[in-house]
Amino acid sequence: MLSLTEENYLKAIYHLSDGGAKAVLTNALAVAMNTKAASVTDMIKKLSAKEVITYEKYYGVNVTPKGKTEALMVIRKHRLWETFLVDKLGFAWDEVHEVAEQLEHINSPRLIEKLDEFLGYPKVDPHGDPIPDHKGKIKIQPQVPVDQLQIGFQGKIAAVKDSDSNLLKYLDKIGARPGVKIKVLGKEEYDESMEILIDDHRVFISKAVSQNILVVG
Amino acid sequence: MLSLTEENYLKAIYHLSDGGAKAVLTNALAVAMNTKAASVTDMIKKLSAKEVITYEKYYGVNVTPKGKTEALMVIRKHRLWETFLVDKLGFAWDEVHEVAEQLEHINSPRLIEKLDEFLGYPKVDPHGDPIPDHKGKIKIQPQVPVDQLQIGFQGKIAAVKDSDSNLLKYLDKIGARPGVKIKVLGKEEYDESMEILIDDHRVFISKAVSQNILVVG
DNA sequence: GTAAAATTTTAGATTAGTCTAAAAAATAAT
DNA sequence: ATTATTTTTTAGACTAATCTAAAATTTTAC
Ligand SMILES: [Mn+2]
Ligand SMILES: [Mn+2]
Ligand SMILES: [Mn+2]
Ligand SMILES: [Mn+2]
Repeated sequence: MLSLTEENYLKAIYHLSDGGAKAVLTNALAVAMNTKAASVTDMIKKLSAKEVITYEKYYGVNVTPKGKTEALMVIRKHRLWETFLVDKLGFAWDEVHEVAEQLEHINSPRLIEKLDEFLGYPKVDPHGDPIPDHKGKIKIQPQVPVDQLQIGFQGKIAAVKDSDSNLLKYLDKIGARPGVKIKVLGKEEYDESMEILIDDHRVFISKAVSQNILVVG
Repeated sequence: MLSLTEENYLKAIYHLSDGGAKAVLTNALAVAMNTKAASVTDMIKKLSAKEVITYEKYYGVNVTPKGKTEALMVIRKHRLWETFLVDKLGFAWDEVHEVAEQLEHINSPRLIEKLDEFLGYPKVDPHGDPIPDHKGKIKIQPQVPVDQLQIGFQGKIAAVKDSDSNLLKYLDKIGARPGVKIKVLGKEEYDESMEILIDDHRVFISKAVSQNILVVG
């Protein structure tokens, strides 16, 4: 149905739209896909023809219900493969995203169901991101990035951004993994750096880092 | 280096050339790739430019040492993935070839080494075909198709052709699996059907079947 | 050893995905 | 409310992979 390239565009649109909540503009998609606006316009016409998005000229695109399901299937595959690579093959969590970008396009419903079973039906991937089930159902709990928290906040790390290997290596070093408890001790006005407690261990993190750690109350 | 399509052509050339032993003609490749001779000519020019084959106009192509290594790496991936699907995910041996055709093009040296380790460095795939090691080394023992055997021959099934799902289901039913002992009892001149003993169980097989079972002495 | 047949290559087109440069539309500024 | 700026779309061109039809070459037949 969708080509590899079309799947990647649709996935990016889904993410940029916050799961289908808002419209996505041409330039935003061009940045996300590391391509030019003209190429994006061409592609969104194709995706629109395939009825996975709706397109209003000059006003961006929206994901259709059909498109949302398709995007969630690609995301399901991506996250199941990342889980496989870490849990079964012993990859580090910063090494899996690139490979999963390839594996997510393997087309075999039977394979992905068998893989899900083999992994024990995991609920989240190695970075804490929820894995949609075989119907595309995904459990989203409201996650807040650390840089938006008040001083004194206490909670648990839910997930971290998975696409930057160096960030993940650093997060691993300071113990910032999904499930670990976190508390905000202080915030520096000047550079928005923060002092936080990660599993009772005190660390200072820059805004670049605090934006990429997501917590739940 | 090579595109997915180029990898598929190179693999087909390698197989048709009997592991690099003989030249491959345009039409033979067109049949194998299910495409037209004109398309093959275009592609072999590209593969020739990338120095994985040598090309003499009107006289076919030969695999270079570099091309042989690249072909063996694709075959290595294909057979490791088939082994994974059967041994770890519980696929039947007739269900894996199509999926492996996709998975063989995933590009990640680390992934394939980890997978090899996870599978316990298997020597053969589910159909009995040898798996090249990480250096491309492959152990080839002279295998003979059953239809070419003399009456009275005794030996062991080494491998079976893996690309036809219905054939594999039938072979499974008559117990014709790699490792099983086999003996030729008789041969019918008219239709070249044969009477054979598979693991001491007497069966009659057509030429279409006997061609696809490979044995060692 | 020339003519017919088969094989292979070339020529010209098509589709997917991309690009640059120019035109069109929307947004911001005066 | 025009003008200027930014954003988006269109136009035209390029590469990879494919096709059909025609030309070139090799092989087979007589
Ligand atoms: Mn990822
Ligand atoms: Mn992808
Ligand atoms: Mn196979
Ligand atoms: Mn393939």
